[in-house]
Amino acid sequence: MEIKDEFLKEQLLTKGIKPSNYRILILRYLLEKKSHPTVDMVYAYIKTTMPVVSRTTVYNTLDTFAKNRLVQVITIEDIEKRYDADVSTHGHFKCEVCKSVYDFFFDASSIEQTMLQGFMIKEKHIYFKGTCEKCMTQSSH
Amino acid sequence: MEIKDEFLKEQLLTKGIKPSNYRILILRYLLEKKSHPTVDMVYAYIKTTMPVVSRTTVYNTLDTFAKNRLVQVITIEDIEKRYDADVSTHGHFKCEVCKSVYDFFFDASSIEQTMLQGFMIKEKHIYFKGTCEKCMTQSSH
DNA sequence: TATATTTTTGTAATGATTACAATTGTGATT
DNA sequence: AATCACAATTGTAATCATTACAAAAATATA
Repeated sequence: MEIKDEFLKEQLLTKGIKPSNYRILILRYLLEKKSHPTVDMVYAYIKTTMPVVSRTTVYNTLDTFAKNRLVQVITIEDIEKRYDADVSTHGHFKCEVCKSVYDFFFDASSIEQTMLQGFMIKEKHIYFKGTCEKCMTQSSH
Repeated sequence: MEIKDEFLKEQLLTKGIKPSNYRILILRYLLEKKSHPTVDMVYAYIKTTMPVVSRTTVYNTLDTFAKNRLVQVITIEDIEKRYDADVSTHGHFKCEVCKSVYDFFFDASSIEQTMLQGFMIKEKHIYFKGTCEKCMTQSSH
């Protein structure tokens, strides 16, 4: 299911971002793959379509998206940022074996507690680490 | 309330770490201050007592602590690791104004959900971002 | 077409972290 | 106390993701 250019342009314009070719391509990638890619993963993908792209362009584009809340930045390891086009509050699970990042959903209000009275909470991040189901079954051979 | 050297030595030995002067000093700092310091904060503190310490020693020591689960590594920003001597599962709140990191506690089991059936969860990390109470009241003048 | 503005680019700089080999310290044994 | 083995500490250099920046290219506007 290929996402229509028109939809992508609309998404960008809604956030005040001019829809350039790169921006459309990168946003489509993030929305279709949902794989929480790193900058380098995005860069590698873009190169398959537009081979002369600059790495800086990918950085700039993702920064623009993040600043305008079109994507959220996921920090699980300090050595890499990942980008998620789903900006809702949800959890991420990183498998330490295959390095995949999975989404999981839960009731965010269940974490509310009384210790942050008077605090203004802007972002909630939850991530777990361990071994995913696939790697669990494979390692048990 | 100064933590006794004997207690610190015991803590280290329990985890199989030989208690050197640096290790005792750094562990005391982490336990007494509870401020979730970065490597550079620890380095700056150690220098006040032992002025010729190498930055590498601080890195090595904190790595050793983390590998042996004497402290946990907190990744909120990708540009800095922070270290916490409280290894229980609890949340962290980082104030985007004053940069302080606060602890908060909640029922970890409330996040359990059904989407990670068959996954082995080894670590749970929760962090929020926003503005702390102190900075909220100060900015309202 | 000329002009202004934005996007894209490539290189250089930054800065936290790691690698590594040398030096120093510690503890046990003789 | 001298020797030895081993661990801890050190300082420098290398790594690597990210950022800064200024030039070039593309796009929109008049």
